[in-house]
Amino acid sequence: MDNNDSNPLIQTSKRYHHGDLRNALIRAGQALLAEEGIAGLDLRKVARAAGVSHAAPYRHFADKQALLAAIAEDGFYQLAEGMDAATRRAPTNAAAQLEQLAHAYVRFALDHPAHMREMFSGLTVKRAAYPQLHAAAKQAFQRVVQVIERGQNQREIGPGEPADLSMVAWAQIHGIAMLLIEDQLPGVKGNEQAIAGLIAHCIRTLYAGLGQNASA
Amino acid sequence: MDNNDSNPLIQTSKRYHHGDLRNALIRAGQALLAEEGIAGLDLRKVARAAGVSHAAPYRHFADKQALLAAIAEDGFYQLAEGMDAATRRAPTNAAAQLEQLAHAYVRFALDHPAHMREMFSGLTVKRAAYPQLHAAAKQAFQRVVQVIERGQNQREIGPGEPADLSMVAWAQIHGIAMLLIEDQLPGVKGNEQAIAGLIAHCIRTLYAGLGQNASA
DNA sequence: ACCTGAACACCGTTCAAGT
DNA sequence: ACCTGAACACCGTTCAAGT
Repeated sequence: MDNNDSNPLIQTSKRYHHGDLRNALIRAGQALLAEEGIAGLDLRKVARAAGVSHAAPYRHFADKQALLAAIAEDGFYQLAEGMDAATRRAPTNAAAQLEQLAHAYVRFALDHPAHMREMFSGLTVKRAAYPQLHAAAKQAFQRVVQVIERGQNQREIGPGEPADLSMVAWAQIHGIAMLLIEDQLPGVKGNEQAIAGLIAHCIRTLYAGLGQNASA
Repeated sequence: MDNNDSNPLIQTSKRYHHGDLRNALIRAGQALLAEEGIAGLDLRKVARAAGVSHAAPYRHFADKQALLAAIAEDGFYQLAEGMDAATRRAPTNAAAQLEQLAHAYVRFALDHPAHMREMFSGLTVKRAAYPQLHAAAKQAFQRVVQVIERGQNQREIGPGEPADLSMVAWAQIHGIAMLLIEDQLPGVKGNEQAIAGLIAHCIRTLYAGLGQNASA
């Protein structure tokens, strides 16, 4: 991903003939998303940022939707990576794993709010037309399923379809993340302590509820 | 161009001088949102649907953002109304109240997915600049707080700041709704039974978790 | 094979002008 | 007071033409 080119002297300009324009556009799109929000995501601006004409992207993407799908897809991989890193360094008990998973999820959302919204805004992207995007989303969701399954194996989480329990957990975590970035939770956004408290509260509730299911 | 003569039975045309154009635009916007999704939400199209020139909306809204804010605001009132109706006809125990609240929330989202997304997409609307929108959102959130408080009074839900517990509950419900309309939950969307099952599962988990907090 | 520049239809916004 | 029509800058998309 990082541009460790064999020739460090040649940086930009006329080098996109190499076939890296596709990735350059994706990265430029993400950068604009970060700097200007969804408004920054217009094809001509992305092309400009990548140093090519406004027609060049059409050599690599069928249309704007396709670029958006590629940007979203990349986001799901980044999100999954973040969750992996978080669960790897957390204790292996389910409560800690869930909490770290949630922290990583919320962290990604707060660090890249526009990207996060873009990833989940089915309107800017018709999911069904982009199987790669669908696969990337599914692959991220698998991180939640994994943690739930491990929790069940360790008898910390009750029985039941892991997919079902995972949906409950994912919805809870996704809900916090989205309400947070939309600033719908009064007095929480921007307050790290309040955020951590809310996540802890959510996970405690979730964990207790999932445990309850075991004995019910 | 569709000029009806002065027949009083014909209700459209030149009657917006009455001062109802503002509301007509909001309704037209919602209709287009329902029919064409977010793509239908362009100012010129909305104006056309309302039967006025593309410059007319500027007499009632500062810009496109302001129209979007008004449409979102209206959505929050409709959502709150739906939640009210649902909780009114449900049994008064907290579990039933929560479940009916969730059903109404998810129902609104599934019935008006584009509107729902528009309401929660901070990108299309900078929250802070629209106090009325903020108030409408808060007012909807109060429905959740109400149910939580009643549950606490009835000793079904443990102690704690109602606002905190409500955030947990709202995040859970919001998460299901959003993941559902984005079709991120494999095999659930379109299957009424699966939807009801998921909601029940979420609420059971939530309720058990919130109850747990009581004794902890 | 990959990119450019002109062209087209269309959108958000403004403004002088109409009633 | 409220709306229209022309105008401007800009965007998504296409296509003939360049290298």
